[in-house]
Amino acid sequence: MAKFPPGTWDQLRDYFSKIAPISVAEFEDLKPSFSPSYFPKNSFLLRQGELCLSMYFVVKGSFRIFHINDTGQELTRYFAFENKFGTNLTSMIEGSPSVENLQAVEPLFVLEIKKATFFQLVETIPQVNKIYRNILQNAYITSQRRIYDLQGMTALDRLKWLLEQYPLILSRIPSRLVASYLGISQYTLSRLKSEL
Amino acid sequence: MAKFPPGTWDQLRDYFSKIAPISVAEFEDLKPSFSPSYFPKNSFLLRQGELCLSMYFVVKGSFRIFHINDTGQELTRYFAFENKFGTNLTSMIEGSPSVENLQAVEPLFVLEIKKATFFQLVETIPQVNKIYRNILQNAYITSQRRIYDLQGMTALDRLKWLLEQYPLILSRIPSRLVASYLGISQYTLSRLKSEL
DNA sequence: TCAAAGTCTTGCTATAGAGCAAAACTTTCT
DNA sequence: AGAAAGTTTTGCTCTATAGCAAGACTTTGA
Repeated sequence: MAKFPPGTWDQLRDYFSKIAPISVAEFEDLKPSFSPSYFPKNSFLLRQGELCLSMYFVVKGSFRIFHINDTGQELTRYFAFENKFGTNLTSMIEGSPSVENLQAVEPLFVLEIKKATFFQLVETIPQVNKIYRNILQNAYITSQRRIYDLQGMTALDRLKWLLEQYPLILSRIPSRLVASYLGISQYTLSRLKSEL
Repeated sequence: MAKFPPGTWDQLRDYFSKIAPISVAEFEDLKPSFSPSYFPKNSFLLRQGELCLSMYFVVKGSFRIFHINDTGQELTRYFAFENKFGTNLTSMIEGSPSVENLQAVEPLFVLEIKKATFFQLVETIPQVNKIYRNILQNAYITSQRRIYDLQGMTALDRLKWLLEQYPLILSRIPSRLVASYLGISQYTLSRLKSEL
């Protein structure tokens, strides 16, 4: 079942190249820190309350990061597609229990790196330090944008914005989850889609 | 006018101590990179559309970071009080025009460091690298928390949350701005305050 | 110290969007 | 292939909150 895609390591290599170029030899040294794993659709990489001990690089498929609040409502804040790193950074940084779940939305192939290994590489390998800084910066910029976009926009404007910014989300993710990403109800989203 | 508070440098030194301890001599080397400046209440440190070229360390007073959207509505996302760094990180990182304004809410004394100087120190001085990483991490964690707190919480819950998490905001910041921080109208906020 | 500007409160009205329930449609599994 | 499970759509109702306007209160500065 679930054969691991060829070219997996090339994807990771390309990711590095774009941010912190790395020699073939250096990359070979890094490889053993990552292990390929597969998660079936809907399975969980991490559950609310657990400690987040790994980062994941998406090779194929997608997963989402979401939170369930006290009223039982799901709030999704991120969809990770191919060639993106994703994890619960907060739990990893603070070593605190995760308030978020990571769940495969599509059948998911990832490269996993343990938190301890990762932070060790951050301290010892300049390229990884740079990668980490880049991840933090992007995570920050993305969530910043999200705050402004969620606040003070009507439901319809949010949908239009999503269509422009992240069309992948609309094409690959079930509506119910898209709604929980936009912070609107599935009913409203359904109605709005007919108005463009 | 506006005499600069004594102990200013101690505040910065203390900030470093907590995150990346630094020797007296090293700190002396760093000092010239920071310049004290004063902003009267309501004056702007940065306006939407400009490039963000500095970081600010608050010595006394407070400033806010906010955005004006197309419908003219103000959205505040951060209040910086004493002993916090604040800036438009996104504009600084990307070198892109700021979509945010920085404005003194109270009479404001800051230590200012130029972007170029700062990033140079990040690359050359390990302690500053660590400070930057810490700033990024905290900025990220804070905005993460904010996303969940804004989404799917009623106006009353938001107010209660603010009271718990950031009582300083309620005691030092005018209601109109608090409302723009919580993403609710000033009218609703006013009504809600009477219900506790 | 008092007028002017700014801020906060409160009554009223209007509305976007929530949420239930049932029907239509789609996917999954055996 | 067909039953069961899951998802999306749609009608209907209800509520939280926006936003105006007018009055009370507070701050500012000459």
